[in-house]
Amino acid sequence: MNLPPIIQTFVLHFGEMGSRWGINRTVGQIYALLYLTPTPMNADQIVEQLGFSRSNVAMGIKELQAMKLVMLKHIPNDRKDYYVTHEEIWDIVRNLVEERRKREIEPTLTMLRTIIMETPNSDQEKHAQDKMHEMHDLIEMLTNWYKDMQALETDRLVNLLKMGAKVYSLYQMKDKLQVIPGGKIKKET
Amino acid sequence: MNLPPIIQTFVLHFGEMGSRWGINRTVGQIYALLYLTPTPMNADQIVEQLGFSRSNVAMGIKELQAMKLVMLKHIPNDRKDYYVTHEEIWDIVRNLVEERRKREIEPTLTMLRTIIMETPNSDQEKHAQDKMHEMHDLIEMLTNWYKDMQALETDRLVNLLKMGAKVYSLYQMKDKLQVIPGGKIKKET
DNA sequence: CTGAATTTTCAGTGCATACTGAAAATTCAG
DNA sequence: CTGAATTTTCAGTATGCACTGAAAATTCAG
Repeated sequence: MNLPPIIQTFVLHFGEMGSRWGINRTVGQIYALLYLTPTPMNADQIVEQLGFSRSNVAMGIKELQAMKLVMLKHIPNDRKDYYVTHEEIWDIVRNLVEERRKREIEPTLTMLRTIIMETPNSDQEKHAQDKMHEMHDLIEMLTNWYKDMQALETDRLVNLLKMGAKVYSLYQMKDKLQVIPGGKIKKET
Repeated sequence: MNLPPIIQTFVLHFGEMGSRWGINRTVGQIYALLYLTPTPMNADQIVEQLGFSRSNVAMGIKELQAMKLVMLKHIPNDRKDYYVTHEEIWDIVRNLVEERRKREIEPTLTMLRTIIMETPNSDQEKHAQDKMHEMHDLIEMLTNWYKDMQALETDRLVNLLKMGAKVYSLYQMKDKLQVIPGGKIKKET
């Protein structure tokens, strides 16, 4: 590996983190490197920087493309394939969540729904079904919430997030509020 | 494995899901089984139901205890160790998020902060630092938001989540609202 | 204390998956 | 079309991690 220490630390860290997330070390490192590099990179450049075999890099890129984390970008008069990550970090977050939803959440919900349908043959099964029902509803609620949030533009989303729980005090008052032109909010006396 | 099909499907599914989350299959299955079972279970019962070796189960339980997902529970006049999961599903979610925060988010933030401090030696390093800064701020914002949410009681949290993006319309109007006794919200005309 | 019951540890084995190099397939300039 | 450049595939190997059985450690009733 032949990188400035600052970049190397980051790349290695995300390699490790990757493995905790079911993404392999190679893939994590490739992504981290592409994320930090301002210009598109080709596979040979990645090989040179990270020291994996050419084929390993090819597989890693393929996986990242499947996850839509890395996009192919051609450079005029160059036959090589170059790759880039999303520019905007929120796009990365949205994409990561969406991929996990498709690959993990949806199959889980389907499984839960199927099981909940069946008729229990014992108290044990009845209890298990109840637990699964509870889990199903929770997951569904969270994904619906996320869908809602995803629809907001980034800066609006950021505003909401920054407000945090303060938004709850507004929510609590929602039935006791009236719109007044140009006015500021006031507590009920 | 010797389980009612309903339960078996769930247990196997969470075994698979576990492996995607850096939790091994055994651990995932043990947890799923404990989650569905209304009464505390001891290691031998788990061995009998899942068919792993006794020692494998012991290690799995140890890991789950370290993650605070499973708690030891003694039964009067029985020397065996019995185990249970949290009753309330929200406690599980809170716990899962908290563990991930400690093990993954915090170390990442620390790493990012350390690197951001250093003086860049090239444009390449400067650009990398800027990207890391952006990532740092995003992660910090999200964890702060989560801390805020965590502080709410469960039913309030649920209310907020169910409202989803609708809460944003309130937020937008916050400077144009006035509290009126017993009134309903109205749009400015 | 003693020893039976129970849990924990650990070295060794097996299995799954990462990784490689070489070969095949694809792409495209000329 | 041709063949050089480039990417992709794949069978074989290496590596790490899950899993086991046996042995050690711990716990506690009597």
